[in-house]
Amino acid sequence: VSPATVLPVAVEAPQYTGLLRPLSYTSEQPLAPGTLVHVPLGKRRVPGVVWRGSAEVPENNELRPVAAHLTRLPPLPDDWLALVEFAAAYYQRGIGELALAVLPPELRRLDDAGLARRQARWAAAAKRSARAGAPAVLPPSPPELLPEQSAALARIAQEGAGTTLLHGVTGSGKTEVYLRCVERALAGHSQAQALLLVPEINLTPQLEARVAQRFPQHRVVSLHSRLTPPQRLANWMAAHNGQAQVVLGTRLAVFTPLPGLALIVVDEEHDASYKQQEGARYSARDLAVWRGRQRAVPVLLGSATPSLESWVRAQQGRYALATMSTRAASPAELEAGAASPAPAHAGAASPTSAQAGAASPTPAHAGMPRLRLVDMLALPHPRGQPPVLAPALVAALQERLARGEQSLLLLNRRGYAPVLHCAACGWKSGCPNCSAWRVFHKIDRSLRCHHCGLAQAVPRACLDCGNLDIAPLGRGTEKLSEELQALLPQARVARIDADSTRAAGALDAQLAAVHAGEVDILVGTQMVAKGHDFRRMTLVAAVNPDAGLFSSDFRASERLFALLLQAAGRAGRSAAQASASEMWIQTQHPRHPLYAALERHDYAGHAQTLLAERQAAGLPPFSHLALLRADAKQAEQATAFLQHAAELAALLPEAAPVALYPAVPHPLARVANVERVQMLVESRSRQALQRFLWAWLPALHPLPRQHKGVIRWAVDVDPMAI
DNA sequence: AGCACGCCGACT
DNA sequence: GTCGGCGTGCTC
Repeated sequence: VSPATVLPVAVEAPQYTGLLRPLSYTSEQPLAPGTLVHVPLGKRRVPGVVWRGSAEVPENNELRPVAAHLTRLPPLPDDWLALVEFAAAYYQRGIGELALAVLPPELRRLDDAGLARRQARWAAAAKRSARAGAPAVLPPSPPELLPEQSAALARIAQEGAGTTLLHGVTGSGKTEVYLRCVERALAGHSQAQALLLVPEINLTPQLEARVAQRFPQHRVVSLHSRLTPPQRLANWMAAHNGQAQVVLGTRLAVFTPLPGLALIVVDEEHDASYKQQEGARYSARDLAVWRGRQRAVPVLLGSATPSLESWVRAQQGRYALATMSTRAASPAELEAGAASPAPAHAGAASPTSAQAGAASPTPAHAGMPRLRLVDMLALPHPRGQPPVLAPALVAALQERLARGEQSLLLLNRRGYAPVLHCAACGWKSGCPNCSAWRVFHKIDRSLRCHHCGLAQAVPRACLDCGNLDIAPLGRGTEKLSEELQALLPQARVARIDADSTRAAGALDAQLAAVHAGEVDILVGTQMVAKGHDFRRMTLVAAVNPDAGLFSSDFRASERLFALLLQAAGRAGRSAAQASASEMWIQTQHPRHPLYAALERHDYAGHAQTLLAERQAAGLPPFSHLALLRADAKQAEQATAFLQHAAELAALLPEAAPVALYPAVPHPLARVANVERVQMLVESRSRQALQRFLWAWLPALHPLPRQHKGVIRWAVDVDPMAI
């Protein structure tokens, strides 16, 4: 019997088990770090990864042998192990939990034989396409660069392996800059690979098509959670073994093993989707920057409205800054867009004359749409309520309709009405399981909770008093579409939101209808404000954006500004239309500084205002936050757990540079009958916060036993909201 | 999380 | 007399 080696193995076990470090197993043969294995854990058999470093051998504990290992999978490289190790440490999760969560789910199930069958299938497919002959597609000659694009590329090249923030207004041609960087990176050496991150799955097919067209001689793969498990494994494997040169994906793609990594691009780097909100709560954008440093490759962060975190770093000189402030349809964009020519404008499209106290026209700005702020309180409202749409906006919509142009109405609330209300007794359609209203969906006459999913038929009469006169309060996209159709019967109105796009392929079909000109007015939630390039759209209106002005969420204002500026970018993407394009804002606070900055298209000025507020309040990026969250049957139980945790913290010397705030209910206090309470931890120093969490959290693992009713607890490092 | 073990109510 | 409720505890 050969002497067995002892291996560290990161196993798939959830965080609250306390099994944070790799466990130790024996193996007859030495297995390289990064090898996928199956090991016995208790009565189960779980997947794991042979880890790096030496095994920690527990005292008086018999080690068990590794059950099986995958020989067909090249071991995960050391830099991948280091990335997972860093992320697990930084975000306070188990190494094995994170490692297995970011690998393709198929790998968990497949054994050597199964993997061999897959590989044979991939090889056969590759052979077939090779026999079909490489399509004689020559790479298209890249479009000529605008001066600002050239300058940005020079700045990025000068920065070398560092991080560059590319601040470019919508329509300034950021994508072309990305493509040139990819081109440059791939030209560096034959094994080179580029990683492109995008915030939403919806945006990958568009970009993938454009990238594939630009690099016909290279293999481009995408990685996101909508792929089928076999597709995802195949694409991941192509990246892992170096066959794919360009990997395009959502946040999970930041964990792709890439032997030839030469460039990382993070598009729309400010987007909140980069922060994983469940399980290991990592920020793919921040990890991308870390990974760029680790591998000494350039990282490009692109946005029209950078996150304040990135903006400050650029101001401090920690990131290079490249700016593109001119909006001009580059040849690439014309090429990429629909073949339809821009409709001719009927004469001098005179701006809608502002009706009494309504719109205030401003001069066009660098090819950006003209902003029109409508003071909803100044409008006459005969029935005690301001109208849904200001008459001036309706007139502007009618003009677009007459000219055959498209309009977009944004309303960030799906469903028909956010709540049903009984005028007689005051009953409202609350969710019995959550601290939230159930939304009225007229389409199937249901009351649906958007948090726990509870759906019931709308009652005929008030459940409390029997009154028949129960009415919807407020307005969602369903109702807005209906009202719009009534106001403009001749318009073809379409609605795009999470409800209308639930079915597979529905979003693509609906977008195609818009692009084909089968839609005059599109009503949608924020999901249509991002990225989509609507060529014939010359009007975008935010129907009711004020909620973001006074939210308790400290990032709400930053997000609203980004959303509105981005939405404005949907209008008049082609230069020919830009002059006639308008962004309308219906507001009750027309003098709010956020709208004033929007009117000037002044990102930098608005950022400065927000940063001053953040500094005064001690909020990021001037401080670093973590949230300790506890879920329990009763709020008091969760609070008691958090208070106990705070008492333990007070005993630690590492707590000195850290502030702990009192436990408070989560903004959405109850979901599916679970009460959620959280405690904010804040420090000026990221390092001090990390050191504190490292000292503190291990001491919390035994606590739930003393606190009945506590279902789970978790820490969220760098939370998006508090 | 799984999956045990473990000690108290309504059934063949 | 058993089947089974989910409380408590462990997993190299």
